[in-house]
Amino acid sequence: MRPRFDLRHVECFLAVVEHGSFRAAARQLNIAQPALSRTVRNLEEALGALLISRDRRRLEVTAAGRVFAAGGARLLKEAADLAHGTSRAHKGLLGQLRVSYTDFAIAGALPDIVNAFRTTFPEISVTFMPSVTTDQIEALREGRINAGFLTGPIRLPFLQTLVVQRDHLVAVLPAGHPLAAGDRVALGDLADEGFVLGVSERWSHFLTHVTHLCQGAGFLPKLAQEAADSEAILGLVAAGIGVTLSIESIGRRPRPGIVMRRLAGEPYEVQTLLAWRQGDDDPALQHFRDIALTYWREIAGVRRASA
Amino acid sequence: MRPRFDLRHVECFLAVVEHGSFRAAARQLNIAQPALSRTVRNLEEALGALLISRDRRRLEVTAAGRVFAAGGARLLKEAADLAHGTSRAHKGLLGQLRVSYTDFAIAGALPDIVNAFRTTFPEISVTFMPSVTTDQIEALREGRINAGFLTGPIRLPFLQTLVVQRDHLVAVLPAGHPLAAGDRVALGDLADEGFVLGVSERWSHFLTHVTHLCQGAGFLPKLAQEAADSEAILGLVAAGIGVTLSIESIGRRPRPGIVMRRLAGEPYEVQTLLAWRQGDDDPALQHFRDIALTYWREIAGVRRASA
DNA sequence: AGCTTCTGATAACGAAAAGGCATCAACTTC
DNA sequence: GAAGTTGATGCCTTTTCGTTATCAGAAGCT
Repeated sequence: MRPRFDLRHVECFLAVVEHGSFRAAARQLNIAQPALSRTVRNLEEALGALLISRDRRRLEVTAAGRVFAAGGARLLKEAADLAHGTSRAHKGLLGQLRVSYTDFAIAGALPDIVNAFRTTFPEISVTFMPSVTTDQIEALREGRINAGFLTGPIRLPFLQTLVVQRDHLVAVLPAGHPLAAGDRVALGDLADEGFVLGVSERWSHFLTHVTHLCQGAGFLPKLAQEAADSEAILGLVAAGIGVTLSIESIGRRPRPGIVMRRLAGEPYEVQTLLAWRQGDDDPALQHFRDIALTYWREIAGVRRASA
Repeated sequence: MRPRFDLRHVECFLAVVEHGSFRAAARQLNIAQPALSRTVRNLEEALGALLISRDRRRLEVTAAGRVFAAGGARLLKEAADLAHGTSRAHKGLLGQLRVSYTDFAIAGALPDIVNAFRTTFPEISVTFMPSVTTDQIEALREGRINAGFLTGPIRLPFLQTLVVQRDHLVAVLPAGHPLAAGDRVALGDLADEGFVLGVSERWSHFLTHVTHLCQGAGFLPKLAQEAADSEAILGLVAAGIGVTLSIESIGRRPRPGIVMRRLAGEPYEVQTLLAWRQGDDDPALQHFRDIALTYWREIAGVRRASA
């Protein structure tokens, strides 16, 4: 069921209708008049309908011609819009992105990056979904999401990453805990405490940091309770179930019932990365990466300036 | 800002997207694969956007490609609809008509003709406007209306006509009038009566009949009162202002206060015509004429049968 | 590995279409 | 009636499209 005419025909016909003259239309179209005559004739043959009555040197658009002119004008406009839209999509000014993020990211760099992105590229719609690092890697590999904010370090052949956030690890204690009295907490003092930790299958990336750190202090964290997300973990700490380790950013929003203390000794940092599938050249994604990179450079600049 | 691509390009691209393969798409389009490759490449160059990523034997539609595919499918469908609609308009199955009619027509043949037409050509919208013969001729000449039901006889170089209705003239009298007692009225008996007649500038076509008839009876009608339309004329007759001549069809719907009587002697007929502009070949109009002609032939058949 | 068999891209050539020029016939205008 | 319109025609060139014959890379099979 293909149309037997082309946009070129429509354009020519509309020019004739508009000018009421083949010659004038040909002049505007920058072609010779005979070519125009033939093009319109071909169009009429393709449609099986007389569009312009040419009796006695007098041009008159037929009923069918009026129908075609109205629809043709719409068609041309939509074609132009489509070309324009496609070009913008190619330049990445228009599109859709699906992005996942961890609890750590939403507490840190993500809001600023997203705000900057939405104001710079208002026509790219971004869908955000909370998820943990492990699931995000799978979603990226299968192409279900375009990008993910996740907990580093990550080094996989099919992923590329960009650091967007660095957080000092802090000890999280119930409000009345004896160690809350000091300014800093020596990790070794937590050796006998029960830990509230994320579910191991899904939180494996962060748990690696925790166990590594504790091992450095000479102990393995004792599990008091597992929980699904940061909200639940902090809630359980506030309830006095145990202590935990988390990132500084999480404490930005003060929570009743818990206190956070930096760790004594060498500062230990956890990186949050923006990750995307290797070779994904979606232009909208490239812009997203650019915004994230710009954000990171500004942060670094501020750090250097304040250092 | 004209689109630099054509519907052919869209079709080819959509086939590739649909099949996920150049070769399969080429097979469906009945062209060779190299031609398809080049067409898609040309499309991409025209749009200035990569639509299909072809890295490593793996076809993948880009973000821009998805945008173009969605819009392109719509474009193709609309183009097909347009071709179809234009074809139907050419065949006269789709269109608009503007038609005027006289009081005589609306009382007679018009309702039946219009009903037949609307059921046969439901997609042709017809706008009806009441008007008098004189005005209709002007409107037809200027192309403001496509057709008019008007009072004959008409013979003008720029008009073509078709008889749709023939009415006997009758005398219209106030209910208590002495002549109402008889079955028929001799025209000469009305010589001294005052006549209620249509405004002369606009009703000239019918008034010609009236004066011609009265002259045949040896008198000129004495004007008692002018009125704008049949409704007003009959109302004034009912009010006893005077008598008038009218057509039999007007009396179909009985009106209080007036009586109608056939004229004695030779029956005198007034024709109502369907008129259109000479050379107007609007297909919808042609169908309208056909319906009117069919109606007239059926009427004539009934007459012959009942005669 | 090695082989076959896919894929899409490329090259070269013939066919079709689109465009240009010169010209014609019909109608207006002066 | 002469000159200047208009759109249609015939003939030619240019461009585009489509073909066949190939190639190189990737995947499947033995």
